[in-house]
Amino acid sequence: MKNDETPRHAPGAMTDHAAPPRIRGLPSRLLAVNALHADHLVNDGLAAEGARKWHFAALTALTAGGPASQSDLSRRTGIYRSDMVAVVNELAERGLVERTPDPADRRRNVITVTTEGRAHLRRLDTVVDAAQDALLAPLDADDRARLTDLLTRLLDHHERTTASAAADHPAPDAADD
Amino acid sequence: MKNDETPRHAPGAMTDHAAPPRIRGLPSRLLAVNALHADHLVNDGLAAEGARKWHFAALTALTAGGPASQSDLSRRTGIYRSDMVAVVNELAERGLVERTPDPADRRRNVITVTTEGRAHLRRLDTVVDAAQDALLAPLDADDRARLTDLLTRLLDHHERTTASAAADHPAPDAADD
DNA sequence: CGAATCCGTTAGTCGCACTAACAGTATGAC
DNA sequence: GTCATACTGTTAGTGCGACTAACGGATTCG
Repeated sequence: MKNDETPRHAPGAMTDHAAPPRIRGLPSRLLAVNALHADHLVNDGLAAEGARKWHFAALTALTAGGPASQSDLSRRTGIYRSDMVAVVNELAERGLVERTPDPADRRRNVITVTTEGRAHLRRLDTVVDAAQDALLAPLDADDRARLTDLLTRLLDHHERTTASAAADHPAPDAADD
Repeated sequence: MKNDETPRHAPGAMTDHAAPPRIRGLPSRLLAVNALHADHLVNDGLAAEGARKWHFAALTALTAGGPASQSDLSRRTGIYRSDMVAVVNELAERGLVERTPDPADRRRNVITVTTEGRAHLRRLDTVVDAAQDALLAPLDADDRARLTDLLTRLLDHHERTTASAAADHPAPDAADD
């Protein structure tokens, strides 16, 4: 009954073994279930390092693209800028990034990775890679490449369509933000 | 309390175009983003019929597998039995299913699809199929099959491992259906 | 009988995606 | 130079999905 720890999703028994093929084989469902599983894998790994995936995402984006403002970072990672503030707070509290006002544009903060941040990211990297490996365990290298390719094409298509859709009717009744 | 119009995710601009390949190409992330997109597609379609995906899942499971108790249904669909009660409530309110106490086992309710439920499901089916089609738009038939196959293999693997993991642990007797 | 287990149900947690609004700052049009 | 517009960081809050905990009642089993 009671577990020593708090396993976020420990006792299985809730995966659908009896689901009818109509549902089970639905691409949207396949994506959802596999994404959930992948998320567990990644989160469990990151949790062992006291991190969440957003910490990883932000640190990676910063390391790859250099210092950035929060909304820049938000665009790079896909995290909403409203949520980004908490992420930066947590990273800054742990000394993994620094938040300094931008003298050139006083609206912004410039976020910079610290040396510890970089070291931390290296640990997270191995953990995330291990999770990917666990996730893709049943597939050989060719199949992994195929899957990645297919998913990337799907993603590209979806980004193109939503981008053009946003350009179509830019702001119905804007004046809000 | 309720919005006449619910733009769940209307004006895009929050997809990651500048994400570093490290993150962008990560299978776990590809799965997550694509799953989210697929979810939008399906939910938007179902919302037009006043339904959610759980209504669809429950109705499909009932139609395919016949009348069932709520926890049975929960096992078939992957919906937790704590959440199932709301789903059945809503379906029952709309006259799509009937909840009657099981005379053989007075703990359970037997859930049965009504004729209207079946008709409703037929509409949902077309809507869901359309969503799958929109989702997979950039892929031809071969690629769709490939993707489904790969995702299915991933899912099978994950179900096997979590099942055996559950069998490992304190999980005493499992043999149900 | 009693213990263990299952059933439906209620309540509540946590994380994620997303909207709304606001104050401060910058920018462009006029 | 002013004024509308747009962007930045921030706070607050919504809705949903996954999941845990615990209950009272029904059942089954040792």
